[in-house]
Amino acid sequence: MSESLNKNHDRYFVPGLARGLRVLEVIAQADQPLTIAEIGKKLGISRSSAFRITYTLSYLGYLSSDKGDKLYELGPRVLDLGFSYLNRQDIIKLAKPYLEKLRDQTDVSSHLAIRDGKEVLYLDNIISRSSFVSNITTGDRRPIYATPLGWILLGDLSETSIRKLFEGDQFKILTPHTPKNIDELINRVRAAREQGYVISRGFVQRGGSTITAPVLNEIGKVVAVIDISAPDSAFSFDKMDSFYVPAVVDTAREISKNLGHRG
Amino acid sequence: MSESLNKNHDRYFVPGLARGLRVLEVIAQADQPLTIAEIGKKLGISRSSAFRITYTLSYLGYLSSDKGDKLYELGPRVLDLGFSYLNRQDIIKLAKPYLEKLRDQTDVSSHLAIRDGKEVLYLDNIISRSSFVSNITTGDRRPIYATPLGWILLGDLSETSIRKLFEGDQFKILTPHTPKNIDELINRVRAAREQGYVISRGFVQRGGSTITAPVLNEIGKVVAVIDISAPDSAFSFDKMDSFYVPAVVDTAREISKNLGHRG
DNA sequence: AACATTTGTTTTATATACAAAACTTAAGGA
DNA sequence: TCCTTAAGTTTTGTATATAAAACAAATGTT
Repeated sequence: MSESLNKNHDRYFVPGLARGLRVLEVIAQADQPLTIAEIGKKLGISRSSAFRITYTLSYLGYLSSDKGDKLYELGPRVLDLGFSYLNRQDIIKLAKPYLEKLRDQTDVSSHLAIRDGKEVLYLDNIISRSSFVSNITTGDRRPIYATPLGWILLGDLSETSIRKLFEGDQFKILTPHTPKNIDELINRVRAAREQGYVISRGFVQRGGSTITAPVLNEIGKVVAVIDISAPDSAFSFDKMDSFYVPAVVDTAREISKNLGHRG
Repeated sequence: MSESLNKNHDRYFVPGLARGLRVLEVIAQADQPLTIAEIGKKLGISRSSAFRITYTLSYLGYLSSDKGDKLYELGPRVLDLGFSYLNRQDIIKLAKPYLEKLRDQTDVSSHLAIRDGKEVLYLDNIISRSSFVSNITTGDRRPIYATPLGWILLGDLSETSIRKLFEGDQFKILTPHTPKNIDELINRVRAAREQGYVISRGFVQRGGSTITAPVLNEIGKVVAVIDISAPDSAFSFDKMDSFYVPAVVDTAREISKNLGHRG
């Protein structure tokens, strides 16, 4: 019911702050506005504390309580932090024209993503003009072990770093191609690094295909990853190696080159 | 140097939470990563408190400290709240196809916005295909008194509500068309409400034009506003009344109609 | 309609978050 | 090299944030 609330996890923890952010997260994840009592239950804190936190968050615009002041949902203020973060990621602005060109060449959607811990975080989403509705939007996260994007991103870490990162984790098997354990994951990562790109057919989603390649900075560190991805029907599979792969790899290389110049 | 930190503004305030969010805001607004000492100075809190807050925020992923652990910037976690908010705004999904159609008809950029207090908040931004680089992106805010979008949005408030909202405020005059005081603003709002739309030529920005119309819910409340906007050169001014205005007004009406059906 | 439950709000005694001060590094200038 | 200043970290006494308990209002049930 309630994950342990990291009480004095370290002696420098500010509990009021941690709890307030947990409240925002819980409300963000809930699929409907929550009452004070529900928030308290979900976090395992007293109603009075939940009351004080929602009071503070509402005052600051991070929560808004519409229907008769009883139900709390996210307030518009939360947008500011997110977009401020996005606007700071120079790689988005830098990569966008290249990704658009790639989309136009291939007529499938292209994406830009980075690693955040054990997750892939999508930073941009250039949708196909023939517009199959994409199931990915900016800000989405996916488990890093389960996607080709992730295998490329992990290529930057040593084997021991990867083992430490996933220590004790159970991999949820999403498709027949999902690595079943750390060893299989490490093989995937190594293969991806050696090849310099990943082609996947139905790895992440049945009937969907992806081609993925890394964006490197001046010292060869993997700072981001790009892909093109679409239902199989959108690809001409006979042109996979001759056309799609070079298109993605070259685009990644161009972005990498310009990254070196500026950043 | 430091805005007064709302000490026990009310007895239910959670100061640790309020300060933590202020830290995030200050870092979001700064144009470079900040040190603990700088954060403390900006907020008027002690270094030790700034240390504990950044410690907590970093642990939770809301801050990241790259360069040698001394400089703090926003962490990727801040994205989750923002996008969760956006995904919850059904009006965005609902309005998008209509705005795209409007963009295609007129070949200028179109936008969707709502009111947040004294600000206009942009929720979507459909850029022109002939793509003059738009100076507006999702998440942007503008002072509500200074823009036609704002005059429409304020149409939902009574005159006394408007006076209360801006009580004691000084209006910064951005263009010759900016209302100089509350009375002028109220005239603009009234005119906008009576006309049902606003045409502006260079009101907000020199050489730029906008046409704006309200989105209403089933009981006639203004819940959002749409516009098309571009440099003057993108418009054919002889078709202003015959083509552009009806296009925007009709689109707003269609969105309003569908809003009633679903929400 | 009466009772029982649940939820939001207020009070309050006490556990603890906070700022000041002490300590530790690091950087810069003389 | 030594001295000074500034910044990050740790400790600590005290002001205060907090959870429990009390209260009030609303909602649900028999």
